[in-house]
Amino acid sequence: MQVATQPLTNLFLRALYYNVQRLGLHIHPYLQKTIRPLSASQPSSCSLVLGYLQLLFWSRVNDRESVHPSALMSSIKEWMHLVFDPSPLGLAIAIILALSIPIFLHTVVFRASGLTTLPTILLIGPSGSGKTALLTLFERENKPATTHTSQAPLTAECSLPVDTVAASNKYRSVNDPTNQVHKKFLLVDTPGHGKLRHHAFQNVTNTSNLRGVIFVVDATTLGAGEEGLREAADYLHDLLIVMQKLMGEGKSSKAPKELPILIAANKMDLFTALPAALVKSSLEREITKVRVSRSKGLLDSGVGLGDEQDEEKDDWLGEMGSEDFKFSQMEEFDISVEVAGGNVLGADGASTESWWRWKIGALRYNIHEAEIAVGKIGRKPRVAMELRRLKMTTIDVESLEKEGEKKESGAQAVSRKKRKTRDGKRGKIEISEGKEVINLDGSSTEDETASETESEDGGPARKKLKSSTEPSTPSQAKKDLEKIRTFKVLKVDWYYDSVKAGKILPMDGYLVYEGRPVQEPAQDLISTNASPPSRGSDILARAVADAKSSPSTAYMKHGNARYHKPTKSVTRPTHLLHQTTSEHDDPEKFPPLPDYLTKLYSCERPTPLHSPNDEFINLLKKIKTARQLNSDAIGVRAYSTLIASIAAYPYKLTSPTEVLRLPGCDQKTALLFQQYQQTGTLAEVTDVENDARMKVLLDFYNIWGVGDHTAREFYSRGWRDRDDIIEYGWERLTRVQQIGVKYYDEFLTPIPAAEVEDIGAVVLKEANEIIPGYQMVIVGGHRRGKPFSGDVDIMLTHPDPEATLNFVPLITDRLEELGWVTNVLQHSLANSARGQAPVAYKSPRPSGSGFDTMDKALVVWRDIRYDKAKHEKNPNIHRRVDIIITPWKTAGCGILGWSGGTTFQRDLRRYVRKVKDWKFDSSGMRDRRDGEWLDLEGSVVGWGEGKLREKEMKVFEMCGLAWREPWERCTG
DNA sequence: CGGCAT
DNA sequence: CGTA
DNA sequence: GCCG
Repeated sequence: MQVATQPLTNLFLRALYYNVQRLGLHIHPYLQKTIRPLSASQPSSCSLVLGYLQLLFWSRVNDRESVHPSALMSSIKEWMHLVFDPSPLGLAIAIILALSIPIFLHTVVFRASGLTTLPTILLIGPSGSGKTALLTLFERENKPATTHTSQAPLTAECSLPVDTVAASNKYRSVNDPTNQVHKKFLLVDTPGHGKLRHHAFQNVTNTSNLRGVIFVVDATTLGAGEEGLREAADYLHDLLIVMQKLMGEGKSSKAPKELPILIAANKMDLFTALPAALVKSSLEREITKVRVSRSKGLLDSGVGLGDEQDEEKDDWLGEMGSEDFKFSQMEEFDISVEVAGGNVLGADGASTESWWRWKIGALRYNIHEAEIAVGKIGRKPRVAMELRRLKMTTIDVESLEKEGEKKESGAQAVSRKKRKTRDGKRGKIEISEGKEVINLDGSSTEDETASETESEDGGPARKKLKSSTEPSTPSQAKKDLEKIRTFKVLKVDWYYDSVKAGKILPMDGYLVYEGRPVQEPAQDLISTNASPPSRGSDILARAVADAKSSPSTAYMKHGNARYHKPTKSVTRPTHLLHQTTSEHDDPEKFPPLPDYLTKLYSCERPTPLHSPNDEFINLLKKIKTARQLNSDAIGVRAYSTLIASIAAYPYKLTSPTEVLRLPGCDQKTALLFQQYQQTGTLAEVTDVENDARMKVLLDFYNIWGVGDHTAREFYSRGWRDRDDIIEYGWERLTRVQQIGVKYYDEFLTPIPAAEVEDIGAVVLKEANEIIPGYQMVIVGGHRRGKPFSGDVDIMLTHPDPEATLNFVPLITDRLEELGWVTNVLQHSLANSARGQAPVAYKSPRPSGSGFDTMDKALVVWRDIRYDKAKHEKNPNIHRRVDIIITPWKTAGCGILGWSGGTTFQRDLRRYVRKVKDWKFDSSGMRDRRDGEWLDLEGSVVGWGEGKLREKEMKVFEMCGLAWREPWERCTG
């Protein structure tokens, strides 16, 4: 049976390819990869590939104009005739069936939707640049006679030459669906004269299905200082602003998902022409000037006088605060800029290949044109995830129905939540007791079986089927709904089953997801009566947000630019701090500023664990985290500084002006305090806390082994909770990330001080079992006096340098054998690589003498003691423990380096750099000039009680710093 | 306007 | 890029 | 975001 079906399947697919191309159906690039495992009759291995893949192919609906309905119908009849004509050869029938299905797909699609317009490319540029010549050239290159459509005089309908596609993608298979390009498109010429520019710009904002813009410039007029350059830059600047605004609107109906612009440097055949690379740089330079002069003009006219910053921001091209304009700054707005040279006329004929290539790229099909997608996805959440990744925003029809019925929003999409409770299997990590090895491939098999059982019993598909056949509640909303075209995701089985059955089966049973694309506005879709129109006041936005249980942020762009995100609240009340001289505000009345608070480095002042302003500080810490998650490392640094500063202030702050006195605090900080004082909170904090994206990022960020970058990476894959990570990305996690996910909650559980000390005692005891004479200091937060710690930092040292050499593997192995340590997350060689002596990174010790000790191990700890009568398994939770080994001679540096808060550490390093020109790390101090190791603590002799503290104090002294107790280093 | 810990 |  |  399988032997027989195998070649058939191959033929089906080949035939499918052919027809897909013929009829302009878009196949997902991955289809090719997946066909092979499918036809090799290895369903299990293919589901691995498919589990990755997702949407196999989708139909698309553009270019439909090229197929006249009646022609289509006749061709259908033709095919049908062949299909049902009894043929002696089953194979032939099968092939024919395969051929017929795409056609059917096409008709279904055709019926289901309204006509959409041809993709359009705008031709813009200063007059004399050769636009019109280019337009005519493009028309002529298009072999069959072209016609100007009558309604728009400057519009030409063009088609790509058939061979262009293949020729420009030689390295690709012709069948590669990424080659699928709209063969017909509109080219719209716009007036080049300065006075008529706004027409051109109107075209940008008003054209539906805008695929790209070609800005034509005459490369011979772009020399430095030439008028042509200035004019072109001027025009281009304004054009880019228009595009930026359009894209910035984002959720607006017309904004495309991406909008490429080609700067076509024309007349490259002339030797006076500037090379393309130079065209690019000189335009960037000139636009920089234009940008500056425009913003000045704004200021002069009084528009952007500070109180209306938003206004100004809108008219600023590219990245705010950037010195030089670069085209790459437009990527923030999904606008890619390409500069390519060519010539329309010329002795050797026209040379426009690079421009064609660009156009092909711009005209490539994308999923937003599709109405049906087929894939081996059985579950709705997975569909949602894939669509998120493809930036295809749809509203789940089911949730819309609900919305319509309920009238009140608050209809949180249940699907995701439901899945979790329904699918108990999901999210479970295999924990093989005893060794506790993380099962690396466990989830992939689980994934397979899960999806297979799902397709067996129908799962959500059946549920959907039921709901769609149910007598519909006659609500207006729902009726409206049915008129609108939807985007459907079907299981591939629909296709295969249809082929097997020899006829097209109804889609219902295979429908995994049906959603309404959010492209077009449909304000009349649902009645709005829910909560006040928040930002954007876009009903659809909220509907989508609700559907994904992610409020307003659904559309929020999140580029890396600091400027882009800074949640509106930051700029909201930017009024200057108005100085009143009420009693509270009188600087005379403020408590005296302790002298240490004039110090810039936090290592110079005592910072206790708690301050009278803890509440305010905690809010600031939240902003700091938000900065981190938005990849604003400098913002993090800034907030760390000011938090440390406020944390050192021993009085309750009473007025914003009082804040201004503190180092690292300025206007911005004062304003924040004012806001806190008046409202008891900070708007940015509230915003961040209500921001679904930030919630997700924070959750990911809290995974040990996942930093802010990776958190964003996970988010960009469409994952929205840890279950998504486990289900879709487990194998791609690093080992430590897997451990981090596995013990997520346990690692976040605070460790009481007593337990910290207990763990320290165990480590010390075991160390002494190996080599007697070890001394131990618990460093980290516990040493700073925290009643609860996030982890346990144990520092071990031994007077004998031979003892500490290579000791880390010894202690971890022992603890692992005894069962205290369940996992070693990381062995670090930092100190060891230098041969334990922190000496001279410039003159490393000769290797070979066994200098390869590791100086720390980050491990997972679990208490092995429990009541075996009561518990079958060890009920103790896993803890994060760091075991640090330091040689005696630098123990003071080590302890110092491991005891302070982060900001204390940074400031200490900054301090010794500035004041002493030294370089500090926990393995010792070195002179920056010659790299020589500095023995700061050598004067402390002996190794008895209290010597370690003495050594640490010595380091302070040698640095010229006043001693700070560990609990005075709580910089946050 | 460069620098911001190692 | 992650950890400390 | 603040400092020099």
